[in-house]
Amino acid sequence: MSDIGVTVKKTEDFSEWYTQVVTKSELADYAPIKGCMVFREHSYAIWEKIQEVFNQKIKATGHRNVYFPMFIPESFLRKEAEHFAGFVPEVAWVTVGGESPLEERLAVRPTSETIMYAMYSKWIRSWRDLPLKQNQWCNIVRWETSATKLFLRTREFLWQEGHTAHATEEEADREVMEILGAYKDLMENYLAIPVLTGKKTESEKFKGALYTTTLEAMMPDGKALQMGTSHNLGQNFSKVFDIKFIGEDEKDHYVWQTSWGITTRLIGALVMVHGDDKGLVLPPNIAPIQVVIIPITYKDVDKKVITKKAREIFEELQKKGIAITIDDRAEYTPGWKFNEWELKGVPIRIEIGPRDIKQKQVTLARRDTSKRMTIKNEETATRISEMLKEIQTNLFDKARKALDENITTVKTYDEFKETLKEKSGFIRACWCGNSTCEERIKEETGATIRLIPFEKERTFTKCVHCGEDADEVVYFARAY
RNA sequence: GGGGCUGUCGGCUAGUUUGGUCUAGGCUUGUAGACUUGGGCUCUAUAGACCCCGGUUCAAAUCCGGGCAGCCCCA
Repeated sequence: MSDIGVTVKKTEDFSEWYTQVVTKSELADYAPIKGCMVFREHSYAIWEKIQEVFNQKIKATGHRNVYFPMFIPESFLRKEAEHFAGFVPEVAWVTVGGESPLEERLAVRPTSETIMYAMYSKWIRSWRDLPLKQNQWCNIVRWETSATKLFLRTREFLWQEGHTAHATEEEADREVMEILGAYKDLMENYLAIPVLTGKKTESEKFKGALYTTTLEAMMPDGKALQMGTSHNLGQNFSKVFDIKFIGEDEKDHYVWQTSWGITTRLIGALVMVHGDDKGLVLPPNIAPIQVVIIPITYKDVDKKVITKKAREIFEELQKKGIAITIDDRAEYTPGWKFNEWELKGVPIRIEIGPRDIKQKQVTLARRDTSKRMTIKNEETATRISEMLKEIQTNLFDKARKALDENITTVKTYDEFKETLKEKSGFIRACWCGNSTCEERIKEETGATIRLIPFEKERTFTKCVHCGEDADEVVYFARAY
């Protein structure tokens, strides 16, 4: 075999496998700037699909899209002290414009709270202006120093950041959870990636927030991946940005705020969770192309018959809303095309050749199971619709099973370390609630507390590290 | 952030140890044509590279310094 396809097995060299799948399937490539990447057509199409799904969800709940500047004056960023301290190590600064040094340097946005809230203070006057529910799709810069990993760790990436302002704390709480639910639906029912949800610890929360909620997925190498976060910012920002409103009680109040985001790292998760030794495997609900038709024509046969049939099927499926394409390139053999579309992760392939014409059938190949089968002409459309659903379910079920198998409950610190060494994954353990213990565990094992479940679970031992009384059952993992 | 490794046609690589044989070889790919087409066909022609800057030397892909970029391990 040539080097066109993926040359390592997912189970043998996961890291190399990931890089090869991402580059060879033409999702992305390294840009000639350290830490930066190019989102090529294939990955951008997936991102657009994510945008489409999520936009629909948030618009239905009254959010509207906006766009704010990517430059943030340093003084704005400094207003909320914890927020500034949290982000400053990774901020890229603009200090010169043309030939002249700037009087105040500008941060290239690492997140937009401060620039947006400076405006909120101007726009929000009364309780009638609330809730304010905005979202923006944009790029973000965080000056990472450790190694680049396409989609997962790059200095610039794409995301959506939602920002809302509410009259009461309860309303902000509800917003945080409503968005978390929307994220979970996107991840599980579209990306087919099961997630655990919960709260972040004090040290892992968004800097400047009251609390952070998170969705965490498990990758096949046993490392956790944070898929999205939704924060209740309390009144931390409204107090420093002076975002006040006159309430129904005719008194001044500071607003309660939330912010939340998902990024293009979701695409990295998609690759890792579903991909196989042949390349990408895309869940039908997020695949930019769901079905590809490959006509197989021989010199001696009537191409017209095959082309006509391909065309008919194309139109029939397109009418049903299925994203479909015909690969009628003459310069490649069918075998070549099979491999290429598999590398790119298209869920279903339809082959139409002389044999199929003769027997009034088409040949189908499923990407997720590699199974090939023939179906009668008249059943094609129905069967394909069904199969897309089956593939979606199958991928989720497989991922769900992998997640379940990767949660280990441990009672002792030795077991904890042993599990990390053997299989990693999520480790369910009891914790005293003390951040010193959390920090020590991180230093000693590299594992962090990924989340505290929303529904408090019954503790079953003392704290796994210090042996004091346990406060919570939490989920640890090494993370990307 | 610390340590290690790497950089040669679009991709994979030979050559680097021991400077000269390199006017840089192969496979793959691109282009043109022919032939073929149910799992990465075949043939012909053609295109295409020593990461960048500097140094050592009669001579640098090869040695040295710096930069840029990537990979791995650790934090």
